[in-house]
This record gives sequence, C-alpha cells and structure tokens, in this order.
Amino acid sequence: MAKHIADSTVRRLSAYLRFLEDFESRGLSTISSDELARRGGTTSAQVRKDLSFFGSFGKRGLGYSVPELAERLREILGLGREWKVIIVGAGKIGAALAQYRGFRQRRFSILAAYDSNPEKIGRRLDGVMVHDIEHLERDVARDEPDIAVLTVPAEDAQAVLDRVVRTGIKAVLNFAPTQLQAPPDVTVKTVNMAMELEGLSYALTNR
Amino acid sequence: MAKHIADSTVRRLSAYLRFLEDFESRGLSTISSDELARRGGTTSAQVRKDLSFFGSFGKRGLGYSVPELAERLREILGLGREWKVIIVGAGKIGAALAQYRGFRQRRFSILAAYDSNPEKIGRRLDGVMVHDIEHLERDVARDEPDIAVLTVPAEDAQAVLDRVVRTGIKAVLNFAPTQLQAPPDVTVKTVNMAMELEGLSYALTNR
DNA sequence: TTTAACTTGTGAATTCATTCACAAGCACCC
DNA sequence: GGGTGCTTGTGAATGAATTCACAAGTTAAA
Repeated sequence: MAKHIADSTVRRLSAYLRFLEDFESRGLSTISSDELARRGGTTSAQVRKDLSFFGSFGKRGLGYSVPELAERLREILGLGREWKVIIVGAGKIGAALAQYRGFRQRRFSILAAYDSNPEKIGRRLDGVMVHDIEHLERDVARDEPDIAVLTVPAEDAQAVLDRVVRTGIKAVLNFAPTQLQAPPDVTVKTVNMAMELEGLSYALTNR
Repeated sequence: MAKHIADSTVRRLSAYLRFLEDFESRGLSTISSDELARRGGTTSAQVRKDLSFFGSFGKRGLGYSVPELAERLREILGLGREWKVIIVGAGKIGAALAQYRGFRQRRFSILAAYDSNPEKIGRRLDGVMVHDIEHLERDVARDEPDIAVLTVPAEDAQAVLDRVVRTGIKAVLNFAPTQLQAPPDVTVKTVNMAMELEGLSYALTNR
C-alpha cells in the first residue's frame, strides 16, 4: 500500500460497507455518495474522497454499483477471508464476546479462550472452550490465530500483551482500560468504555 | 465553555487522570508533562497544550502537583459528582456491563436495567434489577438518570434511542454496531467492536 | 443529436490538530 | 545574589483531515 490511510478513513469504510450490505439485502443496485453520506453521518465529498484513496469505483451521473462497491470494500478491508481469533481472559466481557454475532457475520472465527483461573479452565463460553493460559504458546504455534482479544484486568494487561506478542500474533483488540505498549509491527486497538463514559460526563458538564 | 474542545483532547485528559490516580496512590507528589506523555503514548508538548485549554496548572521547573492536577481534571471531566446510569437491553453485553468495576470507580451508579423479554424481567444482573421496558418513561421521570447505555440488537437500536431521547436523557453510550441519529443536544458515543475488528483486518491485510 | 439533470473524482482552499521552539519562571546550590 | 538546570506555557510552523467547487462523464428524454 503506497499511501498511508488514516484510521478514521478505515472506520468510515467499515461503516459504508454495513450500509451497502443492508442495501444489497434489499435488492437495490446503485447508490450515490450522497445517500451513503446521509446514512454514515458524513458528507458526500468525504465519501468520495475516502473511496478515491483506493481507486475510482463509481459511474458519473449514476453512483456506485452496490454489490461491486461492497465487494471492493470487503477486499480493501481484508474481509474476503476467515480470521482466526483467540480470547484471552474468560471473565464476563470475554463471555459476552464469545457469543457476539458480529464475529461470525464477518468470518472472524473464535478458536478458543484462555484463562489462568482453574475454576474457569475446562468450561465453555457459548461453545468456546476455555483453556489453561499455560498452553497459550503451544496452541498458538499449532493453530496460528491472527488476532488476540484481551479481556483481562487492567493490571495484568501489559504482561499478557507481552506474552501474546512473543507468540508472534500481530493484531490485538484490548478491552482493558489502560494504555499498552507494543512493538510497531503489532497493531493494538483499544476499546475503552471508561474513556467513553468520561466523554459523556464531560459533555453533560460542559454545555 | 468558551472554546470548543476536540474529542481527542477529552480522551487524553481521561487517560492522564488515570495515570495521575496511579501516581497518587503511590504517594508521588509531582509529575512532569514528559512523564505523563510517556505513559500516555503522546508527547510532552501535547500534554501541555491539552491542559492549556483549561488553564495553567503547573509550576515551571517543577512540573504538576499530582493531587492538584488530578482534582482539576476530575472537575473538568465532570467526575466530581455521581452520574446515574440505566442499561437498556439485558443481554450478555448488558450483563457484562452491570458488573463492570469501572462504573463504580468513577461514581457512575447503575440504577436499573430494562428489557422487553419476559424471561429476563424480574431477574438481576449482578445486583441490578431488570425491569419491563414498558416502565421506562415512568421510571426515568421518577429517577432522573443522566446516562442510558444501549445494549440492544442493532436493528432495534434506533427505535430504542428515539424512545430514550423522548424521556429527556441527554447522554447515551451505544453498543449496537450501527450509526444512530439523535438531536444535537443529545450526546451519543458508540462503542463499535465490529469496526475495531475490521480495522485489525485492514491492518493485517495491508502491510 | 442536443439538452437537461445528475453524480463522480479531484485539485485547491480551508479548517483542525499536532509539533516545534523558546522566553519566562522556579528551585537549588555555591 | 548570581548561576545552573529544569520545566512550563504558548505563539508560530507544520502537518493532517475535511470541505469546497467544478470539470468531466453518464443517462434519459426530446
């Protein structure tokens, strides 16, 4: 990939794809940047600029072919294949994620969960087996998961991340409310509910 | 508030506060912008600029007083008071949130959960009672919650948000993977795991 | 074929956010 | 008191993201 694409752009592409799939299922064949923008809470210029980083997919005067654009976005986002996921931390959040439909819909397949608590090891979270974290390295070498989801307490998160990174996994989704350090070739995305809540508190206070 | 403060700035303030509280508990009395930046994965200039929007809290040559800056940040973020929260949707994610420690730590107190499924109504999620959503309007009028957390299926999210907005609630944390429309005086923050996962897929694909 | 109505793709302009760079202030020591 | 070493606060410079604005391409209808 020649140019660097902003994170915000990738997030919007992801949103556009969702609308396109909705349109696709309703049998619509074309859509304009304007319509896509209205759904995505942005502007038509933004939609066209976002897409222009990757090529020109539309027809002037007409708009975009829904199935074609959807397919191109799936390609760009790397959703044309299955991604293998492990969950590290079998607490409540881990359990909620194990049954989350969004994973399957996008062909993210959950291989296993890991925990250090003997009471949890051997149980199942919605069909996902909880293994002893001591087997993490062995299992990763065997199953080659692409993504690790971290749902461990904040105080353990950095140590667990370091361990995950050493296994060679290059993508991590972190739910611990803490800033993590990782080498540059490992992508870490953090979902931080505490931060969102404080954003709401700020908004409620300063108006 | 005179100037408009960027979302990214507020998120960083939130991160700084977390480190400050950590320092506070370890009894440290001062901290430099440089140290704060190292922890927060940013630069010292960024830290100072962020704080400068709200005043000047440091001492040249010395840094910032840890308890004082923490207190100021709590004020700025509106964390000096209790916020009342309701959870709408008593599925797995709602259940995970009901027991999430981060709420209590920041004095976000969960009043109740709501669902339309008769099997869930009357049960408890970690001490939080699940009520019939038909009582939402009555209960909101009585209890005056500040924040609604939406953990309903994506296809119901907009309708439920509209209903929540009509009760007068001005802040919503949405977990449904969908773009929601709300009036400008209502702040909606969306936590979209699907989008984060697709960001990881993109990163893994384009390297 | 010509015209009218649309809509894309994209440089240029603008707005917004981050980084630079340094004067000014403070603490400590000689 | 003056010098040294640090660190803040902030205008100015840079960089990044968004919006503007319009030429160029497409369809459909007259």
